[in-house]
Amino acid sequence: MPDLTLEDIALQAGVSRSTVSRVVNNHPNVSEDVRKRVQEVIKNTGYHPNLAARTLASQRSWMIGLVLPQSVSFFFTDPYYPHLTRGIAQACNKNDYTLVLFLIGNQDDEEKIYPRATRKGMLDGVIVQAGHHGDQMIDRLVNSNMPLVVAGRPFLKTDVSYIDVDNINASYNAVSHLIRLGYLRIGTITGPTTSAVGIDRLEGYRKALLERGREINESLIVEGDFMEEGGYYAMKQLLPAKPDAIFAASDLMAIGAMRAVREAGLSIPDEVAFIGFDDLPHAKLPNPQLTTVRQPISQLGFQAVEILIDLIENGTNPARCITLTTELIIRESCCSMPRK
Amino acid sequence: MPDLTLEDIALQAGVSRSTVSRVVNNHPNVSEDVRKRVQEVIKNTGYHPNLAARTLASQRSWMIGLVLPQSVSFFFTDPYYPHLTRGIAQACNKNDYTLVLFLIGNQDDEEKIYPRATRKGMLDGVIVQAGHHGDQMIDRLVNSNMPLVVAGRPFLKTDVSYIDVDNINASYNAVSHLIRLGYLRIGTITGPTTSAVGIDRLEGYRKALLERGREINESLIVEGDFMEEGGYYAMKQLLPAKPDAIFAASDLMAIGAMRAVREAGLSIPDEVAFIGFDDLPHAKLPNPQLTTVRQPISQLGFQAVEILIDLIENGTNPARCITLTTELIIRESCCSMPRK
DNA sequence: TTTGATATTGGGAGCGCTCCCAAAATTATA
DNA sequence: TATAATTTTGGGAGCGCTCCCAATATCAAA
Repeated sequence: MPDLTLEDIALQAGVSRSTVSRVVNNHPNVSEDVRKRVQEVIKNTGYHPNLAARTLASQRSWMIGLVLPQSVSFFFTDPYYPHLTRGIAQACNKNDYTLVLFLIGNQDDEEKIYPRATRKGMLDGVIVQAGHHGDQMIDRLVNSNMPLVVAGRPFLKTDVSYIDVDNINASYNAVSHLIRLGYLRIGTITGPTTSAVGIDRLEGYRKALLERGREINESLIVEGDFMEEGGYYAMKQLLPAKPDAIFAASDLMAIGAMRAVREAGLSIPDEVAFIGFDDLPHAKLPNPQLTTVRQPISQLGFQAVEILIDLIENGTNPARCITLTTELIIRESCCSMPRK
Repeated sequence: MPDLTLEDIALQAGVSRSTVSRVVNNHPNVSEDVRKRVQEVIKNTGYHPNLAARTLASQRSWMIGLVLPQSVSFFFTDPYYPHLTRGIAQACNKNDYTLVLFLIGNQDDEEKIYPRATRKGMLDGVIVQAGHHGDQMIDRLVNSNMPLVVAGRPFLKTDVSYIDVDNINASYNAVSHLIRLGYLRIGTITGPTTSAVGIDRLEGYRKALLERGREINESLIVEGDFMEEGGYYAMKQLLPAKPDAIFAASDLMAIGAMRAVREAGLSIPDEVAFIGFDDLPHAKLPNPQLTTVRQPISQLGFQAVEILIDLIENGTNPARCITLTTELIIRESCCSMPRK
């Protein structure tokens, strides 16, 4: 079947191009019988409007972009991204938007992708994953006057719209739980402190300790990279400081750290307890299963889209900022009655 | 900055719209000094061509779609998809294509997505993940005369282009390894037998056994769903048949099965050995680490794109079919000297 | 019946590009 | 120097839509 145009349909239905357009776009002011007749022809012919033409004429593409900066290498390792993507995709489907995915692997990619992601006439708006301090792409995007939503708090407080999880409270609650259970030497494996999420989760840890009059022992704080390996090596550094509980800023790091602890011949949770962060399916795999902070990742993605659509339709000022709450999921990796 | 057009640049450079177009598209037959002058203006103004207009005029969008049928629910659980997506994204970046992602969550989504994925004027071609028997979307896509590449062997042998891993040989080799090590009651947890990949991996298992004169014991074969939970429950069914080794059609199922075995008080690999399939990062997490079949997932994605581009540029006939080989990665979950 | 208001329809212009062809400029050849 | 061949440039048409405005049809009230 050759590519049909509005004009073809109009001819077959005995009306004008404009009328067909009205039917296709559900405009009012089309008489019932004409509408029926046109719909019939559309159905029989399998006509679908040409998106490029529609975009060009209306200056609206009904497409949004998801930019994952410099993170291709993590995209396939950290289940966070698939979850986020899923939420975004669901919201796109629901709202009849199409999702364009930009995975930036290196500087070259960035140069190629930036103009595509930023150009009106292709995308109506963009969601970008918050990254590290100094991340070029986010700054450029912020300055591009495209409707933009950042997933996660941007490192530099600017007046962009963003949606984030309440990381400070989340880790505050997790560490408080550990304190309540009686643990005395609570260590933490942080995310990269060049990222807002790494900083916030560390701050929650500090806050919980300080509020109970505990002092901060710097040798119980080691920086990780959110990955399993990073947790493993961070734990090796932590072991000499003899922690009796660890709050890890991701489940993956907790799993890696548990591996290190097991290798050192210590038992979990009797000698070292653990709390992770994410509550991805991974958390249920290790033995013992991981107590962790559940964050609503795919919901975050979903809402990011809804904010973005709001921005697209109602203007980008003022910036919309949303914070989602988390939940502590108690499982087996820290026990309620720690021996003393 | 207002949106610039070709005409604006032409004016500033003192040439015509056509000449600017030639410079932008690297056409020959533009004198050196004019080219320089125009490039200068483009650089200073930050001009980028409007993709919608370009697409409409040239009937080429330089965008391709990735369709993941009815698999949103797996997308975030099975690391296979992120890996595949990554390979595809890398190839897109390399070849200056833009990737559009369609995650189908339900029947409604499918109705919405189909016209978008299938319509020329938005996409130049589509990659679709092979699914289960009876999957609507694939069949519709195959019939849409869009350039199309299937990732994985389609269930029904049609004349579509596809790229797959040599599943039969892969599992044949894995099971042969188990036989060589001396295991006598080798069971398998298969993928869904409504999918080509499930069927093929089971066939490799059968072939290896038969070739060594072993008989197939149906009580040692249980169907799973590629997920951790599925492996767990499949293993519970398998336990009464007293297998001494399990070949699981995915790492995740192997991990689930190991959990069931551990719960039953049996030791790994001494009482039950394991081989998985995928060699995703997961495989290194369990204790003991998993022996598994490594398949080049992201390479598969990468090559899928290259095939698709070939199809787009050189016509869709004949269908291109490619099979990639796998590698058995020996780790700790099956021992070389099984006790007797 | 006439008039005015309202609902419905058609057609022109234009979105910003590419592509083709003809005009102009340049170079090679007789 | 005149002519032909070649390279470079400009402009028109058209891609398939949307949007606006004017034209026509329909209906209610006077």
